[in-house]
Amino acid sequence: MPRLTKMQSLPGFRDIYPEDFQIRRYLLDTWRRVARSYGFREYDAPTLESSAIYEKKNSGGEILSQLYRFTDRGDRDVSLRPEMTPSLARMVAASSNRYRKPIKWFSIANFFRYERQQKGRLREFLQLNCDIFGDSSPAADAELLALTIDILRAFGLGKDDFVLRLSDRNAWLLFLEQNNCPPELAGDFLSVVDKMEREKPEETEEKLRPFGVDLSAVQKFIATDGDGAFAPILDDLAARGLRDFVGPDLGIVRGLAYYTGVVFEVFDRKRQFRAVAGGGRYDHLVKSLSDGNSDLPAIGMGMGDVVLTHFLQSSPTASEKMQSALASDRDCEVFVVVADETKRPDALGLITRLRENGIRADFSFGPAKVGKQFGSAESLGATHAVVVGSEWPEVRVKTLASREEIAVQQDALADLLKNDHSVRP
RNA sequence: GUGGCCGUAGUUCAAUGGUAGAGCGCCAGAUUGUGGUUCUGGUUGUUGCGGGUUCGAGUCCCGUCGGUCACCCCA
Repeated sequence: MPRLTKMQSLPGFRDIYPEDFQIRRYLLDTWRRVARSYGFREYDAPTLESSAIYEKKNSGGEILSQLYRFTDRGDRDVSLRPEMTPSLARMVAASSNRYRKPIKWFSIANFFRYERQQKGRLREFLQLNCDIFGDSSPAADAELLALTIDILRAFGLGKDDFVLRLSDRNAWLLFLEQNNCPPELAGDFLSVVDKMEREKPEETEEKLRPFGVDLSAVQKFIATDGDGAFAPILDDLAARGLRDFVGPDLGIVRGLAYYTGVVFEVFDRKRQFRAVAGGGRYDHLVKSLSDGNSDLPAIGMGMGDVVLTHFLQSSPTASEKMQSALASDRDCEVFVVVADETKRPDALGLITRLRENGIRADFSFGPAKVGKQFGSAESLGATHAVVVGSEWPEVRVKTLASREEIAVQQDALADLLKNDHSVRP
C-alpha cells in the first residue's frame, strides 16, 4: 500500500501472518512427527556460511549463481545458505566418531536463493532435510525413500497422487563407459539428460554430439528401467507396502554436482507442479569437506514448503485433512468472561491457573458488555466460555457450540477443562 | 537476466477520458449477566510511485517499484 511502499518485504520474501503460520505449523508438525517416528534426530546449522562451502566441487550447478552472497565486516566472503547438505556434511565430518552409525538426522530450516520468483519458487523458503550417514546399503536407501513417501502419506496423499521417480547415476556412468565416453565428461552429460524431458529431441540430439552418444541409445537405456538394478530397494519397499509409490526412471539425474549413486525426485501424478521432493546419494561429500579426515557414505532428501503447500491444496483428501487439522488448532480454547468488574482480580487468578494447566485462555482487557465478550470468545474460536461474576467462587462454564451451561466451583475448573476432549480433541 | 498479464478502502472487486463506488470486514447501537443470524448508523482512499498527453487521467503514453506466470535453471 502507498505509504508502506518502502517498507514492503523484499521480492520473493513472505510476511507470514498467523493464518499462514497455522498452515506452516501443520507442515512442520507433520514433517517433524514422521521424521522422528523413523528415529531421525533433529539438528540445525548456521543460516550464514562461508561461500567456499558451496564452491563448484561441493554444490556446483546453477546454485552458485543464485547465492545471496556478500562480504561481511570482517572481509569474509559469506552466503546465506541455499541448501543444507554442505553444512550438514561438515557437521557430520567433524563429529563422525562421536555417533554410532548409521547417523539419521533431520532439520527444518529456511534457505535462500536469489532468483526471480514464480510458481513454487521464492527467494526464502523452508525445507525439510533428512539424511542417513555411514551406511551405503540399499537398505539405507530404502529407509530414506520410505520416509519420503510416508511423509507425503501423512499429509493424506496416496499412490494416485504422487510418484517417486527413482534413478541411479552409477547406471549412467556404466552407460558412458560402454559407449566409450570419457568419465570426466559425465557431469556435463548428465546435465543434458536432466534437461531432456523439457527439450525438443533435436536439441538434445545436438547436445549429445560432443559425447559421441546418440539420442536413441540414451532413450533406449532409459527404457530399460535399470534392468533390475533397483531390485534390492524395490523389494525392501515392497515389504513395507510402499512399492506402488515408486517408479524406476533413469531420466532423473538431478543437477547438483555431489550426487554419486541413487537419485530421486517426487512428482505429483498430474504433473502440475515442480518436484515436491528430491534427493540422492552423496558418498564423497563428507570426505571432500573434511579434507579426507572423515569419510562416510550418505544419502539425503529435501522437501520444500512452497510446492508442497500448493500440492496439498490441490488434492481434495490432503486439503480436507489439512483443514480439519487447522480447525482443531485453536488459538484460544477458553475465554473468560468478566461479568462483574469487581471480580476481575479473581478472574485474573483463574486465568493464570488455566494457563498453568496448558489451556489456552484469553479475556478482555477492560470492562465490556457480556454479549461483546461472548462475541470475542466466538471470533477467537474458543470452545468454552467461563463466566466469572457475582456467584464467585462458583463460575459458569458454557460450551459454545451446544450452548449448554453448567455451574462449577472455580478451583475445579482447570481439571474439568483439561480433561474435556471438546477443548482439546 | 528476458518476456506476457496485473496494481483502486483492511480485503474482494466496480467505475464509455468528466464529482471514486459496492459487498465483506471493522466500530457503535437495538432498556445495561450470554455469542454466531437479523436490523440501524458509522468508518476508510494522495487510485503503488514519478513523469507526460489533455480543458480534464483510476482510465491513454513513458519510466519505476511490486505482484503473478512463463523462459533461463532447477540445487
